[in-house]
Amino acid sequence: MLKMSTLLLRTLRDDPADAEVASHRLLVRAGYVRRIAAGVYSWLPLGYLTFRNIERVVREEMDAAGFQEVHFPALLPREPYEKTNRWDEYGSDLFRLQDRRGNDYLLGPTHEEMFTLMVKGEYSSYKDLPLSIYQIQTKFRDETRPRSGIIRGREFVMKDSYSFDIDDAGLLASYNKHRDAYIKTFDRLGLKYNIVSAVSGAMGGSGSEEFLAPCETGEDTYVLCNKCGYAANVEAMVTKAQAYSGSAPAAIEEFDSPNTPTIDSLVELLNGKFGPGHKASDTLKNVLLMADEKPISVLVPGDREVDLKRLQANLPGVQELRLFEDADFAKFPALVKGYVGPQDALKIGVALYADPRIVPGSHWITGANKKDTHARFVTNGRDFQVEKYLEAAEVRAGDLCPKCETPVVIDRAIEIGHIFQLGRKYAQALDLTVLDQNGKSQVVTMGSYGIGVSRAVAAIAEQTHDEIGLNWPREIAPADIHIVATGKEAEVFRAALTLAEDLEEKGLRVMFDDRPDASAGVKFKDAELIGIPFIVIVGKALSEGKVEFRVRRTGEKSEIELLKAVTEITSRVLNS
RNA sequence: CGGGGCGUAGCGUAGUGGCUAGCGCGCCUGCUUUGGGAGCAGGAGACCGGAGGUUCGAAUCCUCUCGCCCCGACCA
Repeated sequence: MLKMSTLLLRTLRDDPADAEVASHRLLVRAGYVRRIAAGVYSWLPLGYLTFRNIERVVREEMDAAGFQEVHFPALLPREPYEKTNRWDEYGSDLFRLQDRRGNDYLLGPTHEEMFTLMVKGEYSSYKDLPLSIYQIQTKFRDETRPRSGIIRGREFVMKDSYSFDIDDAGLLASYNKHRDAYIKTFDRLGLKYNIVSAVSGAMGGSGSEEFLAPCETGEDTYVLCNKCGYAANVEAMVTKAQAYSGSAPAAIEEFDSPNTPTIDSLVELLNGKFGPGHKASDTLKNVLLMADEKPISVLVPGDREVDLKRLQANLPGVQELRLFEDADFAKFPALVKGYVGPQDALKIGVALYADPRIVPGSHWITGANKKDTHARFVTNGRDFQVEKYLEAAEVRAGDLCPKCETPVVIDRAIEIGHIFQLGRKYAQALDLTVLDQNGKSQVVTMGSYGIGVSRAVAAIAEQTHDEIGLNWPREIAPADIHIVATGKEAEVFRAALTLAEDLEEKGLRVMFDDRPDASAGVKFKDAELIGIPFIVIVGKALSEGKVEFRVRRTGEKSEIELLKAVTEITSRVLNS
């Protein structure tokens, strides 16, 4: 039984000055966590109980799926990370340190290497596969900007699993098993979430999905189709382009367009010159970029920006992508800043990519590669040749769902899980092979799967809190029931204690506010702030042989006969 | 890493060169109070983030530095 008279807990009346998002504010105010450094937090008793409840749910679901729990150190030697090149690739996000002999170590940001090596050390036959193993571990990433309390910390707890299979079919099966286990886990945690297709990105591999918990303060943006349920990370959103249906355009025609370096100024000129009705979306924007120091031109409709993140996700193999700078323009005098068109891309030696909206046969108003000159009727396929169509333009609310063509909405969310068909990258680098049926050596194929355990505390808080405090689902809450004794009479405290003990005997986890000096108001406020799902008040009504029962979530209040209280409360709580 | 903001007691804050740094919450003692963050009285708690400088005098002005928060870039 948690007794508030002795619990290490001090609730705060005011919001902490350094907390902005609700979960952070309330977790601090309700005495669950305290900040130690940027992105580094301590758990007080209530917080740690909550954290462990989440951890327990995750562990139970992983075990139920047949995955085996192992545990690695957080302190790791450099060598394995050297072999996969991540010692360098991870950059300054990696916490590095040296031992007294000057040897390099790191604090694990994720553990693909170690898991791969563990399997390599034990297994060498296809008969040993498939295998899925996991750990619940503290991870360290020296984020440039930790934020939102425990949503993005530099030290955090993650459940990470890895699957090992002999072939792609096996990987897919392991992947789906994890997917199912994740669904069960997040359902049990009481989280609302969407499963969203993501881009595999630098990790390689064929498929990846994110579990996103919608929430205003989330830092991930994704698109959602409310009609068919299609959901995708913004980077993975596929454009639904309408084929060109107009008549064959007239011949290309150049015209003077002084002082029109921007799309807006160009549209204004067009409306003056060729009559009203021209829109930014009739123009073609040529965005010049350096992809690993090779020039590329990306075509998007004039009313859209290039989304660099999205473009990079769709340019596999490109490490560094940046916009043209003046120095780059200097190297390509044929590219006239503000008047670039795709007509001469080939001649100039710039790779020409286009957003799918630049459909074949469509014609555009764009730069003429001459100062103060634009051209119209510039036609895709006739006047320029697109090398490759790429998802490049920003995604907007109202864009069409690629599945059912309904306008999509854009929403924000916290990433609470990510499942990943990794493939053979790590097995290859660390030489994890097994013999197949034919005695032939095969590189193992892997999946990796993560759940942010500490982040889930914040995600649940974000989704469940209200204006007066936290509001946990029962399984996650630090206790099932919060008993408040009001007043000063010994009789009240005695009855409340007896009730608390009886409920505990029935298997309920009980928090008892037995503080002798706190006023009733203080106790009510604290109970609401702390967010245990049921509150029982022993006080005023005791003289009539009654206690009050409150449901935190709904605010619903009822009176219960003291004599029936134990059975009544037990059944209400357990059936909630 | 770019931009913005902020560091004064456990928490929230006032204090634009002049006495012993003020207030609220919380904490301690006593009395009263006790169903919606009680009242009165008394008390403890701060080298004003740190270093250097300007000045007769610095929380306050200057320089450097450290830390924290927010937006963006970044982030299997």
